[in-house]
Amino acid sequence: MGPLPTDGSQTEEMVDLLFSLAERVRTYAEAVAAEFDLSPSQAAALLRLEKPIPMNELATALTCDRSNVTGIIDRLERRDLVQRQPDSADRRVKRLVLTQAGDRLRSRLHKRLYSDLPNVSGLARELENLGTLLHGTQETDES
Amino acid sequence: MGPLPTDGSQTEEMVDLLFSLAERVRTYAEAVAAEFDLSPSQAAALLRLEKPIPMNELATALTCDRSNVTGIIDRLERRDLVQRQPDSADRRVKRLVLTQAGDRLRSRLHKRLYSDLPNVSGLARELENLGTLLHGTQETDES
DNA sequence: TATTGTTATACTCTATAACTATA
DNA sequence: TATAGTTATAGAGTATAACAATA
Repeated sequence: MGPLPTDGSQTEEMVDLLFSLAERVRTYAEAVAAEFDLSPSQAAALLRLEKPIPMNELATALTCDRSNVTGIIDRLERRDLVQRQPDSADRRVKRLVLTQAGDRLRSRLHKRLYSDLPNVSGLARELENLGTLLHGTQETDES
Repeated sequence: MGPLPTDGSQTEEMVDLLFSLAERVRTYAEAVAAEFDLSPSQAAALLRLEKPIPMNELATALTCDRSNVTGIIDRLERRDLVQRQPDSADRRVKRLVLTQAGDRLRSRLHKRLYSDLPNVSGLARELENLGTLLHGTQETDES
């Protein structure tokens, strides 16, 4: 939701940092997805398909309704990135399998996200600040 | 984008934590907004209107196009939470002003977000883990 | 009866382009 | 000419409800 005006309290500062951090991560991931002409949901779906899974399971992973997955997969299938395969054990189920092109795209996407996110400008410092604030204001139960 | 399967490397673990953290913050903020029957964008707009600002400026704050702000504000205005007021200095500009009801809602929303986010389950520990990983893997330039 | 996936519906967000009224 | 806001349009995400096929 982005950074917000602060009244200067310490808790507010921490929440602002959390929002700011989350927004930065989201913005970065969205930009990377866009590089590959993928919407955020499509990218999230692709990343989840390292191994074939039922549509049902993808819906759970994306925390959205099954009916949404139909649309998301429709668009990926139109681009020949994913295939729906029948499940021999349960004929109601369709298993989602990446095509060769889909797998290549997934790899490139994953690499871009995971190699570059830690270097996103300002992120390391925000984490530092959060850590400092956290230690000053509350205990954490590190079992 | 949510947590993802990890191959066990330390950098991957850190990125997974960042995604997980961002997702947790987003999900929480979305749920709170929904309590007030607000979409995420509507909630973000409301929070930005602590002081009256031109629609133009709100678009910048929300990092979206001006045309989107028209729709977002339309919906808030329909619920008598916001008003468009003419700007005496520049007659092209409309300044967005919260109604009394809008201001009350904004306060309640702000309070819910800012008092409860630090206590969201698992968040403190995730920050701890991120801090640990960060210190082990890279330097931060704290001026 | 319950579950998987689809379809239909409706709403919100998003960007682009064309328009208006101002500047 | 340039800017503020609107409108039209089109695509994507979201949830709900109803449906067919299967369990």
